[in-house]
Amino acid sequence: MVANRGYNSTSAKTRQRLIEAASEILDEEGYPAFTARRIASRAELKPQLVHYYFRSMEELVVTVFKRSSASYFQLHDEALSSPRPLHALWRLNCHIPEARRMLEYVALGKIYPALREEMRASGESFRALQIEAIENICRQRGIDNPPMPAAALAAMMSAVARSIVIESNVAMTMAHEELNTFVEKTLDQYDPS
Amino acid sequence: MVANRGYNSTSAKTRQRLIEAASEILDEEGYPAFTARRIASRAELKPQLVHYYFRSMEELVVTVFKRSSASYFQLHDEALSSPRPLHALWRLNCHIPEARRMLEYVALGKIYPALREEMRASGESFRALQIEAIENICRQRGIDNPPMPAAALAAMMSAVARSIVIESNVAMTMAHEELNTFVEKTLDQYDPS
DNA sequence: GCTGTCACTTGACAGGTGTACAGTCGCGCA
DNA sequence: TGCGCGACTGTACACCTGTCAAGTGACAGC
Repeated sequence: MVANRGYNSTSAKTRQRLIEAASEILDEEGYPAFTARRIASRAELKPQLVHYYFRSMEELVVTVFKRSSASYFQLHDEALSSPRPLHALWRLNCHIPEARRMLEYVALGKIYPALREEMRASGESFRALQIEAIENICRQRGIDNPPMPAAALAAMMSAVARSIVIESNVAMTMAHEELNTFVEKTLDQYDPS
Repeated sequence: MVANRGYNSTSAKTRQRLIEAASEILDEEGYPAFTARRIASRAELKPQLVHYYFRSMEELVVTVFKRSSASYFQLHDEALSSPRPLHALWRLNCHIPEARRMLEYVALGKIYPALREEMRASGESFRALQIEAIENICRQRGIDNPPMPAAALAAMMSAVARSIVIESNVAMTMAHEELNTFVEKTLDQYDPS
């Protein structure tokens, strides 16, 4: 008889290994390699275990995304609590592995609706935190006429970092340096050294 | 005997139909639907014709990309020749179907190296044209201290537009309006109405 | 009328995909 | 000692993927 099919034992060691392997696959080989068999093989487990611990690939990808998101939250929080929060945030945004992983999720989001919803939710909450942080900085340092609204700055930082990663993926580098310099100069107006 | 396999008859009507169908599939259903069978079925042709006219899916996707690229070049050129070139370019960048299609190519680029190379080449040439256009505007209007270097402005416009499209794909809209307003205000400094 | 060429069709291959279900093993508890 | 249950395995399904080889039919040129 088939029993519980371990969907609930969220802490089982094997389950964790699968999540870990899935995450590594995504980082190292990208979304096309995100398949039950590849992931299981990376974890040195039988492919059927994927569907023993997860109802579907969609449930797996959402689980993996949530884990990424949680660990990113830590880094994000540290950045915003550092002495120059915006520069730290910018460095985090540009951190290639994280940014690249997000691109893979974008591709997988085309296939799995539940992942899109998860991305929306987490994306909006990160953005809200950033906007709040920027507004706090302005208030604390008495910046009354910032170069741009807090929301625009937060969104621009993500946009620029993401774009640099996308273009690097196709070996495009033209104008990246200038763009990076411009962003850093802008941040200097909030976050002087 | 197998003959030429139509690889060279680049103008054949059937071949054009395949290219057209592939392009529509990409726009309407995204990269996961970019398969020989779906494309042929959309063109109401037998799937094997795809490999009669194209050596491989990679050759097809590169061909389709080049066509997109060429038609985009026209729009791009018109924008840069208009009375307010940067606003026109910005509107073009934000044009959702074009921007969304580019995202699909990014996903396909993970699979097809030749597509990546094509994207790099065309991406760099568009960027070079934009930088040149911005520098011309500065020269003509006597803008000696622009808010940012021409290269940074060109790259930022792409980055922001692309990012808005990515986020819209997952139904994220927070801060988009503010970002759009900021970009337009920046462009006003180059391109007054 | 024969031949060759071009456009296309028929049929198939090997490999990959997500997913399901019944069976087995081992360990804790009665 | 036996039972139950959770963890895992074996086997299989239906479907989809890119790609290929051979054959068919029409038409042009000799």
